[in-house]
Amino acid sequence: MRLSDAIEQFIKTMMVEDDHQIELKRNELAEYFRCAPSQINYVLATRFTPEHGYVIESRRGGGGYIRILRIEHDNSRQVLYRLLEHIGDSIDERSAANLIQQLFERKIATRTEALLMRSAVSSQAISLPVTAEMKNALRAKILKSMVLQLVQKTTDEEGQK
Amino acid sequence: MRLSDAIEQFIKTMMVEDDHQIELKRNELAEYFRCAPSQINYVLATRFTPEHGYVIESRRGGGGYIRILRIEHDNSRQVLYRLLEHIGDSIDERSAANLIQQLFERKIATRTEALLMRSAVSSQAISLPVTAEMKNALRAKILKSMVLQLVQKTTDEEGQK
DNA sequence: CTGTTTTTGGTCAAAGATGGTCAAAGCCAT
DNA sequence: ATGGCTTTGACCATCTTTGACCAAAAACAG
Repeated sequence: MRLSDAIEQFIKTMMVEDDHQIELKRNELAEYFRCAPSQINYVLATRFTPEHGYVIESRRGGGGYIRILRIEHDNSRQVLYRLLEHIGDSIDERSAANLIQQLFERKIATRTEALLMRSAVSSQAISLPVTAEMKNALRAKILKSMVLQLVQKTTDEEGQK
Repeated sequence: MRLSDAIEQFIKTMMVEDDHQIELKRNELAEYFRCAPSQINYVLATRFTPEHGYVIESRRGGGGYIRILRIEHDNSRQVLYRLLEHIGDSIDERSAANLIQQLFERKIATRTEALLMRSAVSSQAISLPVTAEMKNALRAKILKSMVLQLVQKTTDEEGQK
């Protein structure tokens, strides 16, 4: 079996036991599998992405860690995922505003949340000396990042029930 | 647990008990935690800054002390304007996160609003092939744009009264 | 009072502890 | 052979802890 797959399985097993959330030490894990520490990053980057339903947090320095959180997909989040796909790698301000409006109308975001998102991706906020296309690409990243946050929130709320 | 975190918790617990204001002896505290006295300064510098909503006063010599105060504000607008100034034309991710945390703690932003803001200015959202300084400048613009949105909201709410 | 000593706290740079990036090399199925 | 995953390692970035040296305020001696 591939090392990456073994590490992936190992982490997933731990996740199930630890309530869909674990914290690990990169070096320890690498030691355990006798591989380069960066191998851990590779596994995380290829198998624990937001698209796979995971969010990673980490911290360097003494007492550092890598925390992996699971976000569940289910039908109630289909709208968000559809919108995420719609955003793609680039989106103009107008389209972004429309999309955010949708979130508000569907009661996925409150009025204030929608306004915050709109101001974050407004052309005023993203004023850079680059091509319009690069701005759209940046806008897409920011918007997706926020939409993913809403996905996560939805997941957390489900978990509380 | 990290020493810094332990000290941070210790201080915060004392603060709550002592009405958001405490006075301590640097050497005694260092002795208690068996660390270098300068470790105390490190904790103060990284977790009790104005950005975190604290002010430090101290005095050397016999009977010296370090006093930690939690900043109180009359109203939300005051906090928002102070933070706007603090953002300036450039801000790194960590500082931005601290600042947003304050908005949440002071009940100016809800939990979700804070998370949205944080994701909007995360380094992941702002990944561009430019210098770190340019990213910080962009982050400042986006963050100010959102904070201004909150100012607007706050103003509207007051108008309703 | 005044100068000196003692008691505190402050600064800063170095060392230590982690995690991140990226490109090159390796491996494998087509 | 070729193109795409994997794996590794050198080098980088960030956070923590410590210690030597500095500065200020109080205490004390004359």
